[in-house]
Amino acid sequence: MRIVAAALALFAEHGVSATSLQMIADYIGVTKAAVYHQFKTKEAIVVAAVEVELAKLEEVLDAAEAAERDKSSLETLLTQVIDLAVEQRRMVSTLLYDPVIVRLLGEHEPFQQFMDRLYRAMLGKNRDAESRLRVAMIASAIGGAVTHPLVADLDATMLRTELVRLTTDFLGLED
Amino acid sequence: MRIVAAALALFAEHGVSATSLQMIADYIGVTKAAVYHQFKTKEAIVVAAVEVELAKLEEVLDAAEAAERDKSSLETLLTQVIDLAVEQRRMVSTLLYDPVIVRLLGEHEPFQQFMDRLYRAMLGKNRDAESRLRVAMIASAIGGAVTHPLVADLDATMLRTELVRLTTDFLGLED
DNA sequence: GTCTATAGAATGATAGAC
DNA sequence: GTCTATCATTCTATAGAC
Repeated sequence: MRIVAAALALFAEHGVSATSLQMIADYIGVTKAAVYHQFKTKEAIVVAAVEVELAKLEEVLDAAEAAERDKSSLETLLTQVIDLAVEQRRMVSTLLYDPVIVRLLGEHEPFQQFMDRLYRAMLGKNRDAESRLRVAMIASAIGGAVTHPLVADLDATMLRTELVRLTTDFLGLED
Repeated sequence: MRIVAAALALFAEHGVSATSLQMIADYIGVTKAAVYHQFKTKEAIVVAAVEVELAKLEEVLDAAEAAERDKSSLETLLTQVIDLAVEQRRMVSTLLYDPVIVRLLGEHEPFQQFMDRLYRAMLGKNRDAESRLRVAMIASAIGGAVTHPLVADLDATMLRTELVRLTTDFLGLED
């Protein structure tokens, strides 16, 4: 869907609220009316855009749930999440922090359930405060680091490698 | 300034772009025109709001620069940054990730210089990729964790204590 | 599926009275 | 400093022709 791709690019740059349907239409070279023919509302575009991005996460999450939960499967999950975050570098902070998307993730039930699955996969049976904080920190560290000005000069491969090393270290998963 | 306080509260909830001057005026019970009498543009309000928040960071940064740079002064800085982040829990992700504010931090010279000072205080002479990534991760982990749904139930004291422990651990500053 | 045209509301900003 | 009133623009969304 060209519309969703355009929306994602514009959301990442300007945020959801500052992205108008006119901007999306211009981006792909059609009129607003053409966009409205495929999506009844702007909100529907936002939902579709979030779905597209979460779908990528879902694949690695399925795999993680299928495997038995041990150090190596957790490390695999972490590595794949990092791969995705680095690939989607420009999108990440929008998906994690844009107020419109945050509200959507909290209200839309399918999204809520998905986030629960993700957290459960990373936490396992450890639901104590420290474990939850560790996961919250790791998730934020990955999401924030990939767009941080301090490491804007690092190429994707370098960033990926170092992030995997430092996160497995922090979670105590080193071999 | 009541306007700035209102703006900050609304920015934190809706983001800068989704916050109109009408909303700010309503919040403090005056008209838009009254707001425009004190701030020529919406941008000026955003600048003032960011200045107010950065001013809090500036105090602890001044202290860090005055002290000689060693483990204990770095730990002090980290602890105070965490204190501020926990106190300003609702504001943090807006200040770090709102597209309008990000653009402002990058374009406004005083803000740029301030961020440089902050990074320098945390990095010291270590400008290698791993050190920069560690700082980027720590900054993101702190900023993200304080608003993360996984730890929304933790009270401020608990969150503060655990964050200090885990971040000093990650930076290798434990005694 | 795409277009033109437009409705109806909200936006940032200004003029001028009190 | 605050108000009413207004302007020009932009926004989401819809109607209807091709």
